Amino acid sequence: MLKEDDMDIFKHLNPQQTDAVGKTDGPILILAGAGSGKTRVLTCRIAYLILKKGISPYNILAVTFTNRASGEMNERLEKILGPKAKDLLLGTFHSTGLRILRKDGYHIGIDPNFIVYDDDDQLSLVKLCMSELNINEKAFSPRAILSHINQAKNEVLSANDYAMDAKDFFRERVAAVYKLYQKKLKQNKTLDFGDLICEPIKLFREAPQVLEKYQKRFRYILVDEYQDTNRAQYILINLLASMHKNLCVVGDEDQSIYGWRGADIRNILEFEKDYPDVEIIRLEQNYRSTKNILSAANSVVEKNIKRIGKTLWTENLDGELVYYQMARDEHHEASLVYNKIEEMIKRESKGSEGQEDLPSNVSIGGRLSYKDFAIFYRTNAQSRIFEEHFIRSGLPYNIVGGLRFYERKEIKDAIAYLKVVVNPSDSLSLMRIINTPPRGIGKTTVDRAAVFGAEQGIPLFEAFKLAFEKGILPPHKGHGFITMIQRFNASLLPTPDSQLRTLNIHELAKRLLEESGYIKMWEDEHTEEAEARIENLHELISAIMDFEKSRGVISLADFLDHVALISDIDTYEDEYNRVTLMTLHSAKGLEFPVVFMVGMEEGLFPHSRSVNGDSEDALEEERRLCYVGMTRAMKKLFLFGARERTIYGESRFQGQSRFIDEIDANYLEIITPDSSQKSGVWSQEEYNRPVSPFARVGIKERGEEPRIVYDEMPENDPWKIGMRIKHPSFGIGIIKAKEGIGEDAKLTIMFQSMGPKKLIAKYVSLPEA
DNA sequence: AGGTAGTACGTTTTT
DNA sequence: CGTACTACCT
Repeated sequence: MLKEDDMDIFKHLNPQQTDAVGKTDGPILILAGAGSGKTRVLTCRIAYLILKKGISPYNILAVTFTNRASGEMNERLEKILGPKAKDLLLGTFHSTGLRILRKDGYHIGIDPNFIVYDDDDQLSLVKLCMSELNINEKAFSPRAILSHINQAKNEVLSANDYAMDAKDFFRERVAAVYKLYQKKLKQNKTLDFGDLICEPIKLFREAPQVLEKYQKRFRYILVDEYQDTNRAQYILINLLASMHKNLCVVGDEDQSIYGWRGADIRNILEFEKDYPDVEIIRLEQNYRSTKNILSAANSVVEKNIKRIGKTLWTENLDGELVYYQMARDEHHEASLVYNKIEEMIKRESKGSEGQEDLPSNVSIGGRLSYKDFAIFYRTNAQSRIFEEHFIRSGLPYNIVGGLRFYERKEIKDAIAYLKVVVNPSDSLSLMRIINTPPRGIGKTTVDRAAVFGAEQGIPLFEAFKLAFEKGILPPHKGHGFITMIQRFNASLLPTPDSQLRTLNIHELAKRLLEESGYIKMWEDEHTEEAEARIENLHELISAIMDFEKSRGVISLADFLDHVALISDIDTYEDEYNRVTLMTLHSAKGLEFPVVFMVGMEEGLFPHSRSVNGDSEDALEEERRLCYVGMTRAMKKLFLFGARERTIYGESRFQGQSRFIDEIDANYLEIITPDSSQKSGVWSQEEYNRPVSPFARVGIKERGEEPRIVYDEMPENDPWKIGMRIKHPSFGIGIIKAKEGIGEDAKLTIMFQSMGPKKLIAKYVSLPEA
């Protein structure tokens, strides 16, 4: 029976949202703008199906983009539905595919104990294939080949399919590698990320009775972030939905930012074509941002040609203007961000009285603490400077992504141990650990075992075992390693006499790392670094323990699945009071009262790789990424860039991002360097000064072009690669290369008018006015 | 077999 | 600048 509380969830929905919740049958496309209450609609819809229409949770499938999103949804649903929520199938595409394959993969010859390879494993496997096929890694980058394989899987092209229209030399090679790669995956009883989508499709096509089972089960299907689905995911969903056709997809073409991963924006743009009787509902009211932020973001994304187009509006207050400032370099940028954060926290906590040195219109309302701030950047590499700065100044922060826990060497080694125990056929993982710590099994021994294994048609592990037993390999301490793994492996099976059997998996993992000598290997190093690694290994054991606690009785394989599928953003906790740092991609789906977008420079954002390409698509995607970032901000949005930035240890000048220019000047406040400041070199003191050496010059008038007045350059050596200059007769050009220093340096300059030209620096005027 | 020194190369974003 | 791989040395 419904309680009053339950019904509360259906209140406070606007008419469009109510529609989106209530129209449960038949195909429906919800075009949900940023901050339009999409998650709320989805959860309400599921609750409505269950509580109002009496649908069993077991008959509902909800697919989200990240584990974090599904976790959040699950949490909300548990509050509404209680334990019933457990019967829902709620997860990412990949976790859903994995579940299907664990259960029914055997129909197409998939071992139920398969292991999932991460991208690192994938790359190693590609390299292995290449060396077996005698393909030179210098002629063809393994990364490029892997990316082609992944792309093929995104489009559900098998190795044979790919080989069919592999016309040119490169594609021919990719086809060969792809084929061998698949063979090895199979031999190792492993699947990669792409397989988690493609193999279920294969399963459904080859075993219709299995498809029918799932079609019958999933009477209602919901897909979130539909604009980011790729061809394979699209096919999978369509197969599942084709019986009941109760498919609800939610997306926003303006937030499609995964084209590089195979996301096919046509999936959303052409949804109507696939389902002619589709109901389309638009959620255009934004509940998140101030008018100024929303208008600024809209003015950017409007520049895109390829979009359905919608008009987001809000009843929220105007709020403050979007703030833009170009710092001198990346260190200065970090310090400006730091200053802004401290300033705002101090100001808000003191209240608005007695703060005459601060403009009165900047009150955000309410108190701000560290967790209310987020810093977004285009590339992970940008986080380092902020991290260093924040450590030095003692500002609490939390970095999402980047150097992930599960990507550390020692953790990958430990995971490889676990993988081999679960699945000894995984030769790649076996090779990773077979001589770590050193057991006297070097390259020659491995090669001999590999040759023997190939002859016998058995996995590497079996080959070692047999070779030792039959004396093909000389008696060896490596033999002990093989039998140890076997002992652990046997303990996973229901063999009652094994004493290891009684252990929890975290205890088992601990024993494994101890008995194998892996922990001792680091202990013997007696360095601080090794100690940190041991620390991390202990953390891994705790992570397994936590996992056991939260999931109850689990297998080692369950934990490995978990590791393969989680990402950093999934484990991000917002309960700590810290400033959050993450990439713009990770930021999707989140919101923060105050947002800083940093690195707003041409070449960095938009990234050079999307600017140089001849297709406009990549640039439009960057623009959408900018839109995503901007619309995360609730109350205040800061944009920062740096005039000079060190990349690859080389100092570069990059102009301000075109996205700054695209923001409607009415919503933008531009801070320019103080013209009264003495020009010249920026000293170390100036970097560290608590207050910005820039001063407010003013707010742009309507229609006025944004204009930044720079200080003069340092006198010693102003010419830097990447800098724009103006030559008295050749006009504007960009410095491409430099030999020597100072005014006698030879510069290679690419002029707009006449192409590359070598010139002596002193005859070049600068900078471009 | 195993360690080390030197070099070549590369960086967007992530399930 | 940093990593990752190679070739050479012990």
